[in-house]
Amino acid sequence: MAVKKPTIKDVARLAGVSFKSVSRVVNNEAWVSDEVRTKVQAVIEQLNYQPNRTARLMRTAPFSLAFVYDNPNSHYVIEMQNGILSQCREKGFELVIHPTDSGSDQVRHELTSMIGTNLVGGVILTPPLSESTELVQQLLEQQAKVVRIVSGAEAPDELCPTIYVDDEQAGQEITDHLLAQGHRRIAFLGYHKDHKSSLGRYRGYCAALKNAGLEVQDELVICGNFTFDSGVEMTEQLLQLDNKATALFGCNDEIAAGALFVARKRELAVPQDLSIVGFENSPFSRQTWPGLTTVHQPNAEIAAKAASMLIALMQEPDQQPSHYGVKLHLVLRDSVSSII
Amino acid sequence: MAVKKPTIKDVARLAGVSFKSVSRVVNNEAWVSDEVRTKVQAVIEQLNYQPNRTARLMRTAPFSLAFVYDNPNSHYVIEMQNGILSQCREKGFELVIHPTDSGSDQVRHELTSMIGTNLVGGVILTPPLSESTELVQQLLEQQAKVVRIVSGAEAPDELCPTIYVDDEQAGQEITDHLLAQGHRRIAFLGYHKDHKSSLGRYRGYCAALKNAGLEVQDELVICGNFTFDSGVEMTEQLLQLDNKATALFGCNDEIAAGALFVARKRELAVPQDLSIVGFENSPFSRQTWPGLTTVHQPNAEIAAKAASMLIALMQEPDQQPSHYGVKLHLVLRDSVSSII
DNA sequence: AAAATCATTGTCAACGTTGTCACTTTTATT
DNA sequence: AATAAAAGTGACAACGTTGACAATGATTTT
Repeated sequence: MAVKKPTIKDVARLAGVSFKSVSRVVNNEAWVSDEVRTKVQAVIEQLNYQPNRTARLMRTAPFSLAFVYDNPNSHYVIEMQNGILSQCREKGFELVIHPTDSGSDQVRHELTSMIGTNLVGGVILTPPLSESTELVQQLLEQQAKVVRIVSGAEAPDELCPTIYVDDEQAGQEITDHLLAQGHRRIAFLGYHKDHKSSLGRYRGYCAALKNAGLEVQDELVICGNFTFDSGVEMTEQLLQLDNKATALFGCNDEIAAGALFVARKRELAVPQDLSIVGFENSPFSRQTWPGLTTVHQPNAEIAAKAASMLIALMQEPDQQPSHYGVKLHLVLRDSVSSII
Repeated sequence: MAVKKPTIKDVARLAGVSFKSVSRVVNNEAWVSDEVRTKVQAVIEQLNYQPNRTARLMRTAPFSLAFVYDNPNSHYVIEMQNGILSQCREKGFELVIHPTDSGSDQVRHELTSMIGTNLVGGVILTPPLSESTELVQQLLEQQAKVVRIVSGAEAPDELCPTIYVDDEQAGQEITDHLLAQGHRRIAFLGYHKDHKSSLGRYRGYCAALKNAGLEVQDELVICGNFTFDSGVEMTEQLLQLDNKATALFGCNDEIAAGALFVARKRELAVPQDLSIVGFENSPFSRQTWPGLTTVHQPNAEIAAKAASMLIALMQEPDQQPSHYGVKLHLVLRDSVSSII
């Protein structure tokens, strides 16, 4: 018990070779005779030797990456994490997770510290952090590898590889769907001026209305956050209106869940009395009754793509930033009724 | 651009002192004159020097811990993670996350590799991994610090600090609640012989029935997993019975969510036609209508406690294992009706 | 005034690995 | 058979930090 971990030198001693030869075997380098190789491998087996990755780090590039996010409670995080982890596992990387409060000034410090400190070699940034050109630049200056995920029809600049998600197009599509079902008074819940995804979806909403020859009604656009509680609040507010909306576009599924909750509480039938759509295709949207019509946001795939880009970058540092656009698609379920 | 990161020696050179003095300042050691201290601090500021934690690791104990879990999709993970992170942040530790498939033989290898490799100094184990005495022992032999979270009325042994959660008592309490409302045919959904939490809750269920002078009806105990889909399936199965149950105890909230879904789909009113209770008090249970009566499982607190125990152990290795029991409490909402 | 103590600073050897380069042995080429 | 190239091996210096201990100078005690 409390045995000291064997080092490369212990192996060398037992195998009767120099510790450099052991290093060669461990790293599968050329110029090792079969004789030495098998002998060393036997001793490694025997001692259950495992190279100290920390010590290795002193000579090689980091093998960990950080996932930085700002909305610690959402299911989004789980899906992203799983996507990233799938790649990490495959490529032998480790994942360090790092929630932040993007409001605080500390973020910058924490991040640069993870990098400056050689703990992780790269970072995956999600909104809203990913939107700060300044932060990205600062990280790049520290020689961090960065991949960011943003909302938009294309990458905002050439700073680093970027995955952009076209919220606008999807927002338009789902609004079109409501319009096609005959809805004319469609509310938009979860407008938030500082939230790029929200804005994108809102722009899509506006575009769809405009194409249909309708005007955006200010009273139907309600500000709030991407949370259940905010969804509840906004729906209550919406239901105050004299001229009721027939359909409601929740900026994400949590907001839609809040809307569903209020509807149920007030004994409004969904979708007969009120149609509801969400955005994200979170597990929730499928587990409620009626199932929520929503937009599928393939978080795990996005995250896996980001991770694989980042790992490639860490292994092959001189790549040009290559971007990747994600198109989103509707998922039709049962929370929308057609009105003639 | 592509500036090399400043090292302790760069600071020393600029400050005109030995690099050891810089080390002293950085680590807040005694025996440093104010003069040197301020001078060094100025240079540190100027160069934006940050000690290379990786290099530090060669001389000091690891400052990262691993969270190991087996159910990557559940909300449980998020809550646990947040709890752990709250402590990590406070104490300056990093969190590496490590989902596993406890079925596979790889787990052991992956874990011992994280430890043997000096990457993390400690591990938080959750069920079912935490139940393997063999695994715990193996990790301890590698000089890992381990804290485990298990289901039970007390710690199973003295191997390592343990947090035990009394599922049985809570299972009994919530069944008592159903009995008190007049229910006599109460189904138990999610029995799983290999799942300690499930078994604990089941034992509580049985105890409550027995105390009330009732027998456990085999047809009312349905096997399945802790997932929504399984909940749906089990509920469908339950509803086949001629002699209907009036109440349903879902072994966790996801199962209960599945039950709610089926009820809604079949236009059974909850709670009038069927009372449903869950277990865990996940966000979902509060966001559905009617709100789900359930047992509050304070995952974030449990995780924070585990993390703080683990960190203490890593910093002060010679502690005796100290255990910590968690009592669970009912959360009454609106998914249970009383029948006379 | 010498000795002893205290406060401050520096030197150097770890830590466990990989990279560089020099050396020896074998094999291929002339 | 002599020479050149290739294959295999090892010595030693990094990497950036901390810890042990020695050296210095200032202050106090005898």
